[in-house]
Amino acid sequence: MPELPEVETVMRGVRPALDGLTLDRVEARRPDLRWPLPERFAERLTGRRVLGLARRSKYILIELEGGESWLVHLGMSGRVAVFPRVGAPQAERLGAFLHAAPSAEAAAALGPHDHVVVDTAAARLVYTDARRFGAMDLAPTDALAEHKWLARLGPEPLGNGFHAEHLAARFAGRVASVKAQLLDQTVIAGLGNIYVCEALWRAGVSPLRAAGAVEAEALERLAAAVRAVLAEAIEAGGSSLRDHRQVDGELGYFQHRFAVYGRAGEPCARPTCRGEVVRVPQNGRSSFYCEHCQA
DNA sequence: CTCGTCCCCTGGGAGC
DNA sequence: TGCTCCCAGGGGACGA
Repeated sequence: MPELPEVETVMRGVRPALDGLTLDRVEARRPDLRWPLPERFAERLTGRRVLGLARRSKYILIELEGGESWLVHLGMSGRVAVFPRVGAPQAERLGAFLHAAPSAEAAAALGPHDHVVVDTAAARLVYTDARRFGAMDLAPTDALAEHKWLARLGPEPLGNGFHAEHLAARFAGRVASVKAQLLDQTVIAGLGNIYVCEALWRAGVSPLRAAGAVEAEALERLAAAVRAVLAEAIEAGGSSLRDHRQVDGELGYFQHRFAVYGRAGEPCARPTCRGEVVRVPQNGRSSFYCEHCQA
């Protein structure tokens, strides 16, 4: 499911339920997700106060009092639901979505894929992940940048370290496709199949092009397109296909604005283009693009 | 190194 | 209705 905009949406959504609050109760309902949870996972979280939340690439980083941080990756199907504790002292901070959320009592009915449950004074948080490609870890906050999940990540696409010159430097001499390079998290952090397809369409660049052969002008368009599509998707609360929900259960709506992703056989969205969106397998996943206006 | 392939897991939709 | 097959937003382990 989740690429950068969906993870950002989830991080922003859980922030009022966690930030500054103590993790009163933590339950891991199985010992592993994609990998084993860290040693004494629930005990190390329980009783800790949350000092802040951030996102790096597709990881949510939750800084805890006591020197450790909690890393969360949603994999393909991971979700977090926030159920406000109606009437609890801290619940009013969640007021913005109280109206849409089921009660904390309803949240007590856990399903087979609800793997981690956290209670604070404001809410109950439930991590659900049917495919269990998600992952969690605990690591010293002062060494987070060296964590194996984070150490080799490329720049944040919405930060100052990402620009056309960065793409040019990383693409130089690469024979792999521009699609594969954009999916490489060491080149640029946080993109997945959807937003790569959308950005390439906006830039008018074929996903099949060798990365090293994309001219500088096209890289300028591509860098701008990556930033724009991510910013718009965050604004829309992400894209809801199967699994993604905002933490209050509401759907993101950026999927309605896809130009190519999942639209094989439909006419190209560019008004002056007579082309048709095609789907081609590439590196084991589907690429969607318009052969007419993406060269 | 770099690149491509396969795999982890479960569920949903299409087609028969 | 029910079966089978294919596909899915990620990313790590391999081998060429």
